[in-house]
Amino acid sequence: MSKGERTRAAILDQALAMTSTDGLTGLTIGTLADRLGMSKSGLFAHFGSKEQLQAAVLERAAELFADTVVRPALAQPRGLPRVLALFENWIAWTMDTVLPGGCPIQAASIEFDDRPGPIQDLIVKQQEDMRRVVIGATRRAVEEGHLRSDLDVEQFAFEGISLCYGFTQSYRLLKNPKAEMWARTAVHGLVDRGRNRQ
Amino acid sequence: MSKGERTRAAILDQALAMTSTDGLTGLTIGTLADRLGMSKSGLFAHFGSKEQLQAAVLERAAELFADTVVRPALAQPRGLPRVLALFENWIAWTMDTVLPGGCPIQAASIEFDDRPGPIQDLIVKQQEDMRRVVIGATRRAVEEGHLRSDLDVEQFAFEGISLCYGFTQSYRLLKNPKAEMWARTAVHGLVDRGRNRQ
DNA sequence: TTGACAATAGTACGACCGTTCGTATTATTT
DNA sequence: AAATAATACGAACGGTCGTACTATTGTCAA
Repeated sequence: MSKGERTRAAILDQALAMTSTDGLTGLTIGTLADRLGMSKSGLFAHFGSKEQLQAAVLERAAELFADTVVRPALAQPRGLPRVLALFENWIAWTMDTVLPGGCPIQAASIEFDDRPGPIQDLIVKQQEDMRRVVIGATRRAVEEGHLRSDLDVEQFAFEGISLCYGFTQSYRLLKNPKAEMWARTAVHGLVDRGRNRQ
Repeated sequence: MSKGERTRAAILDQALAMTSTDGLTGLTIGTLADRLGMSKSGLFAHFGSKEQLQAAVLERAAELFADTVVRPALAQPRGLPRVLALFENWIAWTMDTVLPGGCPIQAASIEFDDRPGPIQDLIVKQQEDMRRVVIGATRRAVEEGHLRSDLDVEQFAFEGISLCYGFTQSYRLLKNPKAEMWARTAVHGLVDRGRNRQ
């Protein structure tokens, strides 16, 4: 790993933290450079434009999300355990203190839902990917016989993802101490309702 | 209504539209003034600071939300019809084209969930108000015997609100044509599960 | 050790930010 | 109609934004 790659990684780590609190637009090259003790121009040279920096931050965020939420869940046995792990890890990710300001991708998706362009395209792609992961895991649980065969997996995914999003609201903004319990209860309820009668 | 009050209202209307697409931070006095054909300083004098402008925008947004979502729902007979109307109106509000960029309060709550200050305080208050409205209507439906007496109304509100939030994601960013159906199905499912067996 | 190139710093730019000020214009009241 | 308050304007302030160029430093293979 060359020196350039190392600094680039350090930049992205710091940028990710800043983005999680200030958003992709609030992320600023000047203060980012200050916080890293380097010059604006030196930092800038790594990316070429702010937009490319934003894209890199998003990709780094998706990597982190995949490492924290998706991959550990995929390590679970297929079927219900995997679906549950997905939601549980997602809830834990929202509460994670690694990123001081919560999931940057969720913030970005509201920030950019009316600003067409390459960044919006990237966010849409990432969200669709995540949706596919949830749907895939759910469909697998149906195949395994854990969930009803007539379950609408898209509806299921919509509700599960909505709960994870709503949790952010209650936990991060409202700081409601019951938020975590509500989210877990809701997710387990969703899964239970999809179960096969036995 | 004096002239000042009239322009102030016109400013807030335009500001609300801009905020819904660009966020409270992206809202800019200069371009707002341009769009209204008036000078920066003339506009500025109406509010005294950008922060007070932001607060005024949020309050205007809450008024609009109350007029569009809450009041029509309260006009419904108490109990289940009112609860359902609340969610239906909320879904319609998200799809509304009056505000080009979706609910500004939802956007602001993610934008400011890590920026303490008077604006965050105001957003929290607004969200708590809305939560109270949902909980109140739900509790009333329990009293009327429409919903189970052992229903956890807070849990119910959390799930309903989460669904409305998740709907924004699917509808506005991902532009999924099934989003509306998913949201309606989910909300009706939530309500049905809370029903009294009869 | 030197030469080539990657990495960083330095400086400058035009544009826009929120804000202030003095002044002109328009409404409202007396 | 005169007096006063409300409203709006234009110009300017100090800052920060992203970006462009040039110069300097650091790294690492030959």
